[in-house]
Amino acid sequence: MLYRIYCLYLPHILCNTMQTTTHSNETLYPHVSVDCVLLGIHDDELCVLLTERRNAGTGQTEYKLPGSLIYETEDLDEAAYRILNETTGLKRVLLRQFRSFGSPHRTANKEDVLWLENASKMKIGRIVTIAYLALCKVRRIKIGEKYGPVQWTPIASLPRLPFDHKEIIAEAVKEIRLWTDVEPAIVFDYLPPLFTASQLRRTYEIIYDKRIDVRNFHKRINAMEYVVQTEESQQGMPHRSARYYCFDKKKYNNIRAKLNTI
Amino acid sequence: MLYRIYCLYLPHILCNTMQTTTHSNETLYPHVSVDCVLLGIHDDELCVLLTERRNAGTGQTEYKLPGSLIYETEDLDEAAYRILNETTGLKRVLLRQFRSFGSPHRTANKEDVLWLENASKMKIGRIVTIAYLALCKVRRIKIGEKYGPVQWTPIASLPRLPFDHKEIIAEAVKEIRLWTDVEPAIVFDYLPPLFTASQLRRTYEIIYDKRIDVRNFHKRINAMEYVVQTEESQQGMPHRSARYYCFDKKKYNNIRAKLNTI
DNA sequence: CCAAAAGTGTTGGCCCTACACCCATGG
DNA sequence: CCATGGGTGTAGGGCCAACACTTTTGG
Repeated sequence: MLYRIYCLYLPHILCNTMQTTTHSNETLYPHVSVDCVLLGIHDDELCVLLTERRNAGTGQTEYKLPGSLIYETEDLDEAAYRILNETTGLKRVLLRQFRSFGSPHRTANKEDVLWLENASKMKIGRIVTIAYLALCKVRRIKIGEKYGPVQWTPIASLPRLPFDHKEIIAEAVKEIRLWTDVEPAIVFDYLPPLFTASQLRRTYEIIYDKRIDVRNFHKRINAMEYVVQTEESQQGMPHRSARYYCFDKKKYNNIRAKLNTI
Repeated sequence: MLYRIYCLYLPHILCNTMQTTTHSNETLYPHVSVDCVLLGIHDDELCVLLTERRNAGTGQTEYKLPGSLIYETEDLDEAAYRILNETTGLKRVLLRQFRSFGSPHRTANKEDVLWLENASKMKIGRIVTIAYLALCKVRRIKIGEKYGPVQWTPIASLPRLPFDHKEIIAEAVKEIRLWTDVEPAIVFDYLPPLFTASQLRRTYEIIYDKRIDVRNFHKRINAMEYVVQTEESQQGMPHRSARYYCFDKKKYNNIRAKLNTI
């Protein structure tokens, strides 16, 4: 467990600085896709958001990472935000690509390719995919209301997934620890605007899969200038009410900027 | 400056674990390319290896990052090692992709596209490139002997470069600090088998663009179990001779493995 | 008054920084 | 003997880990 107050910077992290252009009347570029690994925490488990689809042949429900081919004139980051939005309705999430997957054997399974050819109405050969990663605050209750049917699935119990999506998820889980470590804003972006110390602690505990000492954690919060106490506290709990904290984005960015000029 | 002995792990770092297949009689895949940012230190400056080409029209010498379209059945990592080898003759270098660049405006400059179409004998539209990064121990003297003409260029004084190669280099320089920090093996892979404390220190100083205190640095070397003193020392210097150290890869990997099971 | 979670301080170790002088060698 | 870089130790501060009890609240 690390508290790197001295290194606070992940190159090219995004928060929807893109202008959102409509590409839907354009043609797809059938050589490159973008897949999003959206991680979240539910029932104290690290979960990944998977989209559902019904297999036309077998009638069974199948799962995959939210993703899509890119459009002819679409930037990669733009495509990632499009997928994020189409899947969850969210727009402003700290999102960043973390790796490309381009093995020529990715499309070895003919079933996967057939499905994609039906979905895109294009002939599919090889596809290189750019994988994006975010901690994503879609609450379970909102899922599937307006957007496509999706499912938070614990990373410990993934179903069968097409292409190399399992490998992509495994790499993403390794990567998220490095990220939250170097750019803690990711964690605060994930939490609601007001959060308690234990919510923050549980989040770290689940990401790092490790217990954190409660007293030490409070000291750590106090040391983080950009985590500020509020006057409000949780109500209606059957025990002592917890203080709410909030994230001061300006202070954070100031510190971040200073650290990277040294 | 950071000495993260507790976090020693960069997911998916490569050291030519690929079997080298020959693809030269296959066709290229004109939608995806791989570019390599090979960094090195010359005259106390951080440099990048650029390949030279003569512009058929103007007759001028132009520069670009070593890179190539991938072959139809070639993996991305494999393509990166192919480019590394074709450019420098090296095979075993710690290499890793660090970002994809896929703006539809990458190929906005028609001159760049024309050159690529001539070189590949294919019609070029949009290209997504996967950028790889390594510290690369080609000595200046070896350059251009057997392989294509290349040039170590200080990153502070880059010439005009095609596509978005300048942006790629800028991102690579940001990334290399994170990497050497998390996976110090990169630095030792760069240095010769026997190196002095000041060589190691200068390397860090140039990568981080920061002076390091000599005494503290010696303590730090002593604390790194995987950096071991040898009995040998530099000869023929017009001053006190420096002790050689070497890198114990086994110890390093043991520590690395232990840290990542905790 | 009981159950359940919130909140709080101290100590010791380790790592980091700052800082100045003598040592070995070749010319 | 001089110029050049090599090599060494100490003290103080900050961050981190380990550790146990009291407080608040609802039921």
